[in-house]
Amino acid sequence: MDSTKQLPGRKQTGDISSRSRRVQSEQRKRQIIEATITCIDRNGLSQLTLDKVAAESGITKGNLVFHFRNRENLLEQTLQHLNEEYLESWQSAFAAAGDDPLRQLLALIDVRFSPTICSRKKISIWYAFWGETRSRPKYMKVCGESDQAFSNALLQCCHALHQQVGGSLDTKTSALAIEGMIDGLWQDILISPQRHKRADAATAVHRLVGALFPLERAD
Amino acid sequence: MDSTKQLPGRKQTGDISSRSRRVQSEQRKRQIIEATITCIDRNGLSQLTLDKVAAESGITKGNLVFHFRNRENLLEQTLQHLNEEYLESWQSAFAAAGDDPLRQLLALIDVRFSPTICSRKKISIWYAFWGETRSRPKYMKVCGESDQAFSNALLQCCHALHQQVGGSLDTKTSALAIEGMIDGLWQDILISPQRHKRADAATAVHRLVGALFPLERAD
DNA sequence: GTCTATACGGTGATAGAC
DNA sequence: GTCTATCACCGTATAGAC
Repeated sequence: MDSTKQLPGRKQTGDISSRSRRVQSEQRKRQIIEATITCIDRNGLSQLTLDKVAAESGITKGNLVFHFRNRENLLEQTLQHLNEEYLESWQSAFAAAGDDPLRQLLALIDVRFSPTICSRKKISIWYAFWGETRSRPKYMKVCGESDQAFSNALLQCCHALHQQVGGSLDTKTSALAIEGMIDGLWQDILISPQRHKRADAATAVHRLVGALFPLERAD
Repeated sequence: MDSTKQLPGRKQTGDISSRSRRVQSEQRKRQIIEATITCIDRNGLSQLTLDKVAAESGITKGNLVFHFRNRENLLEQTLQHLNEEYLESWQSAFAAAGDDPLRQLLALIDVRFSPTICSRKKISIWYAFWGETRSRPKYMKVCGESDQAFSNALLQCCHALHQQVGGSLDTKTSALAIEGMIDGLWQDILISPQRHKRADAATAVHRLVGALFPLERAD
């Protein structure tokens, strides 16, 4: 644990602006959320307690409640944090891929298997949340919208690509197959004992793209 | 299969034979497990308590503990129950499909979208357990083996089919794509607000099979 | 803003009557 | 085998000191 601990009791007689306080508060929140993720990964969502998060983050329980009203809210914010990270990742990769639909498509695929997004730890957390979506409409909302946004981007690529080079399948099914395979491989990575690695997974999906669309090289 | 086997010379001291007692006990266990599934679906794995299961099953908490030592064991048995149901379903469908690899493959696909296996409720439970696999080696073992068995059957079909008719992709990737798409569609069914129905999902996967293998008709 | 101490309720598990 | 009564513990959340 890196102890970037702040000296307590430091009298800041007006030196610190309200802005930097806010920044610090945000940082504290992130710190807590990171700890939450670690705890869920280690003991499962069903065993997550404020005590564990407090111990892991090095922040007292009372203070933890101060930042996040209660346990439910902490979990909700954790999901939201995870989602934002995911969203920013694929959207920036998508934007960076330029206008070529094939490059866009491959970028979307690759980002789903990038180390930041696709660690076993992170996947495990996603599954834990997905497992509770039915009973938590808020989770469902976040997950559903996130999922749909990615689906749409992928569908858009497939559509453009289809118009460019044709393809053996209708656009919608192609997109469904590609996205499905990605999700399925995530599951494999989570459950199978290291049978698939990230890089292998990505190239396997690339091969599927090559099979669905008539391209000279599918990478 | 279910024999009328009777042990000779058994002391039947009047009312209930030991056999029917055992049967009744098994039935009680099933009853409790069903209730557990319902409760997990309703409130999430993290909120599952013995009280809730007791209320739902109509069996007192004490008696519940009598049957399943503790909460952890109840969950474990629930997962095992779910897994057995799944295993029996696809294996019998596989066996019933005869020798034709294409028919076998389609049977495997269809069974994954059959009402018994693929209800939102059941999927939700699977995800909840998957989300805890990392911290529970026993869950991991059950899920992993189950997953691998299905994968192998599917790979076998693809291999045979590939030898029969050829195909645009190598066997392994084809199998990975098909299974991945199935898993991905499960996720869609769970998360998307009724965007995909079971039947649509199955035919979409059929179309993928048609695209991966040169068949006159893919359904 | 941060931390300590504590109240309160709920949860898993036991003992023992029927 | 089944149930009731009960306990000890732990987790959440609050109140208030620094």
